Amino acid sequence: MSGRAVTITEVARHAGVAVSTVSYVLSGKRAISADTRRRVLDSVRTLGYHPNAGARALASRRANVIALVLPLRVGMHVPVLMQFATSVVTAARQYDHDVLLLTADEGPDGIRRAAASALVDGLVLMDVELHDTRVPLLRDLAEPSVLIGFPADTAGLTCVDLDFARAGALCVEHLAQHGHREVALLGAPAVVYERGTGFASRTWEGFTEAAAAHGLTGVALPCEETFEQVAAAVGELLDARPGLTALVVHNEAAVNHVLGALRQHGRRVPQDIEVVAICPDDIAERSSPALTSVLIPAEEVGRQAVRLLMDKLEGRTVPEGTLLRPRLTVRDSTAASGR
Amino acid sequence: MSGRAVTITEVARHAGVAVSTVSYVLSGKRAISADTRRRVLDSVRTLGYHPNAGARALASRRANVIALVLPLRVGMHVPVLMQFATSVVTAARQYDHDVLLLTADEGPDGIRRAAASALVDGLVLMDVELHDTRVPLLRDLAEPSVLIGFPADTAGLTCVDLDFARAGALCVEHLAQHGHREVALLGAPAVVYERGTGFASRTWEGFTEAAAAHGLTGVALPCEETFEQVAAAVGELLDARPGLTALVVHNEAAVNHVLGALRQHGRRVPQDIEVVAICPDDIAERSSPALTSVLIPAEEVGRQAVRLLMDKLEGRTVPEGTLLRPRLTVRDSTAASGR
DNA sequence: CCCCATTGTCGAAGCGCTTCGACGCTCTCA
DNA sequence: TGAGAGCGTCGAAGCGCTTCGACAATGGGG
Repeated sequence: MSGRAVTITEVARHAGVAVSTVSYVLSGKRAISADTRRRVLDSVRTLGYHPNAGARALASRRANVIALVLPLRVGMHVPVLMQFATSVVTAARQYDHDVLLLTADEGPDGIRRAAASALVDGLVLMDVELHDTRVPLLRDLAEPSVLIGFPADTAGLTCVDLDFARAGALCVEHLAQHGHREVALLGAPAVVYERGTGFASRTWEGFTEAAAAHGLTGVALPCEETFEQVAAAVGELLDARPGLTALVVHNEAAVNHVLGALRQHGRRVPQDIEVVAICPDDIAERSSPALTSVLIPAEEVGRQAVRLLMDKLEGRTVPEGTLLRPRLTVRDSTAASGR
Repeated sequence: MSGRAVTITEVARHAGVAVSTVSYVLSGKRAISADTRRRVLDSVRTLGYHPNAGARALASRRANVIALVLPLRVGMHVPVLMQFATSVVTAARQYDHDVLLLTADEGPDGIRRAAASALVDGLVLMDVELHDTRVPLLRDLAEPSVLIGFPADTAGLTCVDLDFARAGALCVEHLAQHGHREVALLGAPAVVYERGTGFASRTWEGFTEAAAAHGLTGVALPCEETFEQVAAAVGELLDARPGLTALVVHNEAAVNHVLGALRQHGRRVPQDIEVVAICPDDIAERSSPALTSVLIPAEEVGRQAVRLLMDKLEGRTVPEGTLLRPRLTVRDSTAASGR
């Protein structure tokens, strides 16, 4: 039971210097002689001093905390969100910031409250919709923010994301190289498209355009997430398009159901049909066969988001949009090179 | 762009009262006449006042923030963690607290830092191991804490969790009622047991003891999470135990692979073999067939953890261990009533 | 050799809030 | 009718930190 906490005053007394000197040693905002610095740091260590966060925030007008706003909605793949979240926390710590977790139940009010009370210095928002209700709020907030994902109108905002259009195209190109002439995209559940979730639509568009550009027949379909529905959809698709030889799956929750359904319909992967997924690596590796995939670089997205936010906090100007280049990893599900 | 934030002084001036009066209206810690209260609240509303969190924390020695410590380790099922996390946030908000997210990369130092700097008033820890390195730290921290999960020695701690032993037993009892004589448990990956994760072991024990108590032959096995490994394990199990007619699966990531493997081995569920899972409802419902399951009541666990923490913050004494009763939901995978 | 710039340190003034003690009222009851 | 008990409000003293201006002490250039 550590009694009352050690204050900067006690450190100053112990080191035989003024309180302000201790503060300057710790912040490095003024030159301090090597000797004094050493004495102060020794005292800090022996007393086990930790600056009081509230006092620091009050005096410096900086909380050293950023908010991570993650609404949890239907159709989002949770593990990916979690990867974003942890990478945001890790990156924030590297800038000596902590992360406050805000969820959807409070709605925009929660954001406003956290910002207005100076609880946080800035915000990172995840799972952004094309027409997100939080966006107008962000625009008239004094605190800077960064969005993971792109809304329809990015004017005045800062957004980061994987270049999903490119990702969709990349899958098509890979399949085109393998000689396929007819390909299909199994995407997110219909509700996700209806809601206007940017990354789903952009993948769809990237897929469609690339298919056209490479002279392939490409069909894109939403894809639900129960085994039954997936199996039915896959069955219909195989019946309707006998020439179909390759599949792009952009739905983490359904990807294993798709493989199960193909198995059930007697199609071997990759011999009868090749499959490319857009999903985290662990899912791709854990599937059977292991899936050629474009991964969501969650760790990098989170890191970039924090970096951009820190830049804004320092008053630097940052680009409105930052798109990360997708990379495709070839695994067993498209192992047959050429056909 | 809201300029500088509104302070309590401005509210006081606007309402024509003293600063302390505004404070008392807002905290309710002293009686205030109905008239004054109304005037103050009006001013608060028209000026859009939000108390400065840092100043409040400094003066009241209460940050109104709790830490949520979630190490992310191999073998943990992420969506469940996320459910815990959101329910903790929601519950905390109901007590007017916010949630600071702490992850593993800083290790115990992160916990110590957040506590010592008065960033947080208390802690909720998730994913607790039997011999968790964070536990000794918690014992000599001035700040109260609550663990989600039980370490080996709970003395001086406060722990909440689903009663996993009971959950394991419940599955066995359900299967016993259905007339099964030989049952198996497919559990977590081996590494989880080796690490000494309490809930996995306790389910295992509950399963084993209940099987013995009901005179069933019960075998328990770890279960990896790639389709290949699961399929192999299931195959061996079916070969080794021809009399096996029921399965308990306690592994969210593997549960669909298990169903896939049974399908592959020509076993129909529930006609040839019945399956009970311990997993979130959404997974159980999304499987084919829908699985009879004992769900992890993540929402309730999170809520209880916060409630206990708030009780401790108020100085109330709370029980060392709180075990939540599991409930079994019957679905299609054990629909055949009796055999 | 003197002046001025630089370096290192200090003291004090807040930052915006909570909380304590004080004080003037208005009632109540003897 | 006067003492005592609330009730409602105020002023002021911090909470622990950052930061600004001041000021010795030192050193370099004219």
